[in-house]
Amino acid sequence: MKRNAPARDPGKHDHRKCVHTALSTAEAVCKARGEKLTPVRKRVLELVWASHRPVGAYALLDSLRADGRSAAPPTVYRALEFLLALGLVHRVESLNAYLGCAHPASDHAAQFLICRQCGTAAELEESDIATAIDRHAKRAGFAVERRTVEAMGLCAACQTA
Amino acid sequence: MKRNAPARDPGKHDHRKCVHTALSTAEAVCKARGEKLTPVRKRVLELVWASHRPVGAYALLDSLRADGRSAAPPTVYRALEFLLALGLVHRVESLNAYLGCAHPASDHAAQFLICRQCGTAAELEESDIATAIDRHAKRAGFAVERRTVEAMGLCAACQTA
DNA sequence: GCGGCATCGGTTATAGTATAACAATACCAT
DNA sequence: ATGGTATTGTTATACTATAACCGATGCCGC
Ligand SMILES: [Zn+2]
Ligand SMILES: [Zn+2]
Ligand SMILES: [Zn+2]
Ligand SMILES: [Zn+2]
Repeated sequence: MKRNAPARDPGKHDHRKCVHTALSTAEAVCKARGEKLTPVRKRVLELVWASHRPVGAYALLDSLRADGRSAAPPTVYRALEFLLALGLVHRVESLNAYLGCAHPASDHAAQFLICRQCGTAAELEESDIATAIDRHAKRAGFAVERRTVEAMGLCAACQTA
Repeated sequence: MKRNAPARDPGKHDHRKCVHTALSTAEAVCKARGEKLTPVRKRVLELVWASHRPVGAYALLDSLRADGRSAAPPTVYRALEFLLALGLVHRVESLNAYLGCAHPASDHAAQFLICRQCGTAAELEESDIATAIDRHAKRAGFAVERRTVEAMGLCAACQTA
């Protein structure tokens, strides 16, 4: 699938700020948890934040190599594993791709709205969606630990276009 | 991950009936839609229904080969594509695996409760979960077309054990 | 019957995603 | 400096999915 549209809110948003905020927050989260945001990890996080579109692991790998760095699949998967564990990135199951977390630090249930046209993914954090799932699960005697909620469709920009 | 527990409701449920119902319904759906449930397609559906656990495409492939049939990945992926299109099976995104649909024929929003211990997946069909997602999506101007809702955790049986 | 057309499955090859296992290095604390 | 631990490098391989081409079969109209 080709993606051709802007990352998000064309013009209305200073993406450098998104990246800067994400990296700063990551530093803080790591410090708070006694973990190290090494150069590889930081660079992978920065690459994930290059857009508001989920990125595949091998695209990240190509970018690392374009940096001139020596890298193989484990390099990027290990960095992703680290970032996932700290809640700094999410994995989008339906795309086998990774996305910077828009609300890190909090232990949150995330949901995604993924545009099939432009590839942009917006993150929601609506507790009532999680609650609705948990309620029906409980009725079935099921104890929920993790939820994957991903909606595919068209974003506002792509509907008008 | 090893799976060691019974498929579902150990003892309480006649699984042959599940399979029989699924195959009968499939025949009916195909007839109604003017599609053909060929031997390969029927066998793949039967194999998907061999348990209430999502099955990987290559496990299905191995089973086809165990039948003595000549088969390669496209064989099973084509059958799955057909069955998915008719709503007779679902794909579980977080497992890259396939599961027989418990409520075929209706055009429904499906949600899954997947036990990380025994691998069993139960299918829900709760419109209020879909509604909650759609409501928040609409607020964001997003038009939902497909929803992926998968909860991971422990089923009732595995909690007591 | 025959030629065209469409559907289905077989076959080979390849693309895309992810992890195992072990070696080398960097880092920190004694 | 020495040893221990965490991180990264490296190679190999497993797992998931699709592309492309071909042959067989069946249907339809002539
Ligand atoms: Zn941005
Ligand atoms: Zn869009
Ligand atoms: Zn059953
Ligand atoms: Zn279970």
